[in-house]
Amino acid sequence: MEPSFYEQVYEVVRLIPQGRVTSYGAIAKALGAGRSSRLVGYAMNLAHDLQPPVPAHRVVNHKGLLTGKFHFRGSDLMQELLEQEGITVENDQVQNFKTVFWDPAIEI
DNA sequence: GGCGTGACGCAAT
DNA sequence: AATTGCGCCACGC
Repeated sequence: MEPSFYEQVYEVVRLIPQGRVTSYGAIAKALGAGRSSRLVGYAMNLAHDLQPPVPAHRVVNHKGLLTGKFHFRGSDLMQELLEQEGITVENDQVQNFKTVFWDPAIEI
């Protein structure tokens, strides 16, 4: 069984340490997908019922904006989860984004 | 088997 | 400098 592209995305997302975030494009690039950042976002859409749960709240777009927050059960759930991990979120934007940014390509 | 979709990213204007 | 539009590629129907 070869893991699908999506499964690889989920695996990378699960590798994100607590208190850190990454971007869709960074994950895509780490997987060698290049510019298929959209696939990563689309994968998250299917990650809702995956097990173990995928910490999609730690994945934001390259601007640090919580673009996917609306897809969570509650639009505020994503921000609360991030703040709970020590990440400051204001106006749907991750503060100190560059500081909390975690590059999967470096870990992998 | 072919078309549309999509939680992004980037270039061009 | 900001905004708009287009491209990319795997999955679902």
